[in-house]
Amino acid sequence: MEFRVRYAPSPTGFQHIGGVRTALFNYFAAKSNGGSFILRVEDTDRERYSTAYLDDLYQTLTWLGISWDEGPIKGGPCGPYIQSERLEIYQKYAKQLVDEGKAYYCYCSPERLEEVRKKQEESKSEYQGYDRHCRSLTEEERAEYERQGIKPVIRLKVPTEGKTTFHDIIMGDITRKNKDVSPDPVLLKSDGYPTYHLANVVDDHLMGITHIMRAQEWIPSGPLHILLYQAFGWEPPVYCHLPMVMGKDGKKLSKRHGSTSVKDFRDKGYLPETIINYVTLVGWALDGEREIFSKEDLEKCFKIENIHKAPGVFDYKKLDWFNGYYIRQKSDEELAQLIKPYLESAGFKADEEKLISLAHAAKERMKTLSDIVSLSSFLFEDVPVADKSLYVAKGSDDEKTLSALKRGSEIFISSLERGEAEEKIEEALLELSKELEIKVNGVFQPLRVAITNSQISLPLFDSVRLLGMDETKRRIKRAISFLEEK
RNA sequence: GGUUCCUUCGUCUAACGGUUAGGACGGGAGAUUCUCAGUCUCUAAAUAGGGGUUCGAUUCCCCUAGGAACUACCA
Repeated sequence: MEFRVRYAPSPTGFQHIGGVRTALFNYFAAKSNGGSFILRVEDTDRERYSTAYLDDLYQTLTWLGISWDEGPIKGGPCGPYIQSERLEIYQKYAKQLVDEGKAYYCYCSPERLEEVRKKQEESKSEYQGYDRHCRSLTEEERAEYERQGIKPVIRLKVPTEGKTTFHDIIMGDITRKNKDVSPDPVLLKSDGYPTYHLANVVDDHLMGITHIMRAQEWIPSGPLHILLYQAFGWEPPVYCHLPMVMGKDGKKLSKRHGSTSVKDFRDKGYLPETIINYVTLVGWALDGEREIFSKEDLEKCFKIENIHKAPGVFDYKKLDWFNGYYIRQKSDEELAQLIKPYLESAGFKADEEKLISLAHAAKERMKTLSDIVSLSSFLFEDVPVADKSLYVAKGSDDEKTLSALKRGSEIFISSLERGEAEEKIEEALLELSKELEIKVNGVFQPLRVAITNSQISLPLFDSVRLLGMDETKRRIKRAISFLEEK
């Protein structure tokens, strides 16, 4: 049997970590099983829908390099893959259930439903949900409502007796008493749009989905979906409920935990490799040892059996570590292209050659691509350090610092102009430090602060190379006269 | 409240019922280099609690505790 899975997001928000993780698991399961990955847009919530979110969905998947075998834009044999373009299908199937006595029209107003809900809350009733008022309407009552022009919804007749069980590959059997299943949920809304439950079941069946991999938050509606499959007389697919991604406090990951949309991470300068690798590792492991996986690796070795049961906490620190790792893996040329837009948006301009040597110097110091801005700002803005004590290294003093800067810069600059090797210059500066009876850093620090306007910087030789000799000399001269001031 | 699910270092996780319970991030210590990073070495850190089953339980069963999700004409 062919292995067919789908990712079926609702464009009611930007793609977030949880959603993307579901997409990734589906995609990798499809690839490693030689199956198909289908993308389906569940845009039945017209209130929250926005094309910006739909664009974000396509952009995010494209950025990650996740392509779909069937779906919007690309097409396929089971299209259309956008639910708002399939309305007649759902309406037809909903009517079919009504005709067969498995569903019914409901004319209750939102106000009445609200009232029912309020009463249940007040009476602290065990029973929650719709009171099935319209389930037993007579033909006359129905005709009367129709005459009033009330647009009905269609609700499923959920059995009140018995229980429903479904099997989940990672969770095992999950059983729920029918009386505890959502009481007669809406299948078709009064605006003619289907609800998630109807559209989902109908499409999964029509599109030949064999495995449903979705977040564990859907477990409670599992039995309901089984009941729907039974009502239609269809064979349900295999279920696989994925553990959820949580924030530090153990609650469902949300904005208050920090960035959660992939767009945010992309903007900050996280690489797609990072997102793919780390996100897959929340709730999945190959053998517990290996942790570095490329997309291509996962397309081969991802196994559904290795998915964990328990929810996992999203660790921003570990994400940073992965990002730093993948940045270090880039060639200088690749990294130069990646940092370019960040410099540009900071108003920093650099030619290709400079970008490459900047990438080289900064590579090991970056956690995100946006770090390049603070790392390189000394090249583009000149804000001298105005606190003399910051020029003084540990174990040195004002006087020694000044002479270290004067004599050190002389050695430094003349050697550089003679084109001497870095090691030789370092040696010469080491000599000077011995003579002044301070540590090497007592010589390097004043130079560093003078040249890079900061105590923390890229390596000095790299900094000078990037800055240029003229500017370097100017800044040193300025620092010397600043330190000479009383 | 009701229903369902979950439980190994702080976090992500590994361990056909038999291991000194392993790895990674983060933490701590040290080495290296001009600072910061990076790299290398070392280190602390866990089977939620209680009962069973078994020669032997992280692993199987039960109870307790804790946590989570769901409970819409949202998905």
